[in-house]
Amino acid sequence: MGVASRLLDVLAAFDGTDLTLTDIARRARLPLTTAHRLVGELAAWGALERAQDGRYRIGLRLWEVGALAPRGLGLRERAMPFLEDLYEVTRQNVQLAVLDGRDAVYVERLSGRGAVNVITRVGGRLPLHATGVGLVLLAHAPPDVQEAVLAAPLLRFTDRTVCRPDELRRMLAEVRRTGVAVSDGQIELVALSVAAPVRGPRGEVVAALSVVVPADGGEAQLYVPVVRAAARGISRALGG
Amino acid sequence: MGVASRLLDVLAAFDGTDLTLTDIARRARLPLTTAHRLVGELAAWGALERAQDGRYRIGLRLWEVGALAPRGLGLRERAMPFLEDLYEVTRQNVQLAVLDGRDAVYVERLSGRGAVNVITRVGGRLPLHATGVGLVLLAHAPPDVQEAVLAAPLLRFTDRTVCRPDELRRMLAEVRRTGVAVSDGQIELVALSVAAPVRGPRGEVVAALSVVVPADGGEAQLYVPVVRAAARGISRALGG
DNA sequence: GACGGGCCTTCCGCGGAGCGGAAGGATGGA
DNA sequence: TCCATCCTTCCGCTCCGCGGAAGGCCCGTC
Repeated sequence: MGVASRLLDVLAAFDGTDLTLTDIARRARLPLTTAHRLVGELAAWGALERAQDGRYRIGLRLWEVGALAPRGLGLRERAMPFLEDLYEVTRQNVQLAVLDGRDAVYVERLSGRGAVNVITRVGGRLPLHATGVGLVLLAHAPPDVQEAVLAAPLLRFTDRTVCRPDELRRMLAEVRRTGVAVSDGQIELVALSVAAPVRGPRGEVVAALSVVVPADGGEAQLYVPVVRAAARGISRALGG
Repeated sequence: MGVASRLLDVLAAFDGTDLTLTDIARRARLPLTTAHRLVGELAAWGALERAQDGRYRIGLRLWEVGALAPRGLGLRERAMPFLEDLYEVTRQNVQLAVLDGRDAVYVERLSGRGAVNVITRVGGRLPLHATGVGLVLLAHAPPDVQEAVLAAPLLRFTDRTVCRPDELRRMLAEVRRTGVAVSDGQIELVALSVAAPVRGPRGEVVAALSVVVPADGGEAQLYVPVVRAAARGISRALGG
């Protein structure tokens, strides 16, 4: 209800592909005429752009505004040097994520040519209980978020995904104790991730950092020190 | 005029710092009450977030939507591997920018620890006539954009900034002829940038890539091949 | 080349949603 | 305690956004 929500629904209708006006109207559940007017205003401002074929896409102006989000590019900017270091050392996927609602949102990802293929995308979301970064974020999340996640059904990705609440609770305690999370084959059997918390000035966990490597050897422990070091580096850069 | 523009004005009021409601109302030239309602709706949706002290900042949801912009993260995603290569070889600032209106908008920037400090920021804008990427973009821009830029007064950054239209015209011709632009001390005296065009599937110039290095030696030519190679690599990745 | 089906765009009158002035908390500094 | 600043709630008037209807435009089909 309200103007804003209608407008934002229009924006939320996009998924990365170009959309026709009718697509937008359908997805946003708006009458065609209404969609037409809203889209027209958004395009006039630059929040949407038109492709040569007349379809609409998210515009650069909106990207610019989004780039001002402290938890988006702001965080990324400060973390980047450490992510690059970590990437150069490991030559594997390096990921940075933050908590939003009951999801982990991926803020940055560096992936080498030879690295494991992962399903994440910058700007994408994954549930908290199965990924390395998710476990870290969940382990340090406010109690109500933890309870909400534990109470809801836990989506299974592979047969190694931890879906039992009591088992997950134990894992979270372990993550808090050791300061590191290891998610072994819980999203894809071939991948394993090692994650550590990034803390803000007041010691709160503001993000999580991980490396995703092939799940063949038992070498996960090898990555623990370097991931932890990078995470601490970022925390320091944030003023922690 | 219209709902959308009011809402977008609220978003455009932000500049990276947290704002109080009154700040927003003042910047967007809206009555406090109106701003209050709009901001409330935006915050409820997640486009804005509140800091602990009650101030507002751009929210993660908006960043997520912005991340869907093809000319923003879409382009960045494909270009990233080449930017990293270029960065590793040069250890200097590597920048990727696109044309919007009469500005160059910086889509990505990798900066080494020891590299020259540059004033650009991801998501930021600079005029076209003085930077390396700007010259490349301007040289291949539609005629009306070129004329508009050449007709308007050209902002002077240093005493090496090219501000005379005829001189600028000559430079643009040179950029088109050689396929490379060199901006020497035109933004800051201590910095020099070498830029090359990135082309889309149809051969149109969709972005520009540059390396910013210290302006001490006459070694600009040294960087030309590697910048050009990286730009061609990205063009190929885009389907050109 | 006439026809039909998607799309997009313009027009316009009705109704309710948004507008913003006024007043009342909340907070913090002098 | 008083004042200043900022935030929030309330409410009635008006104006602006709403969306149905109708008409172009384009394309593939018969």
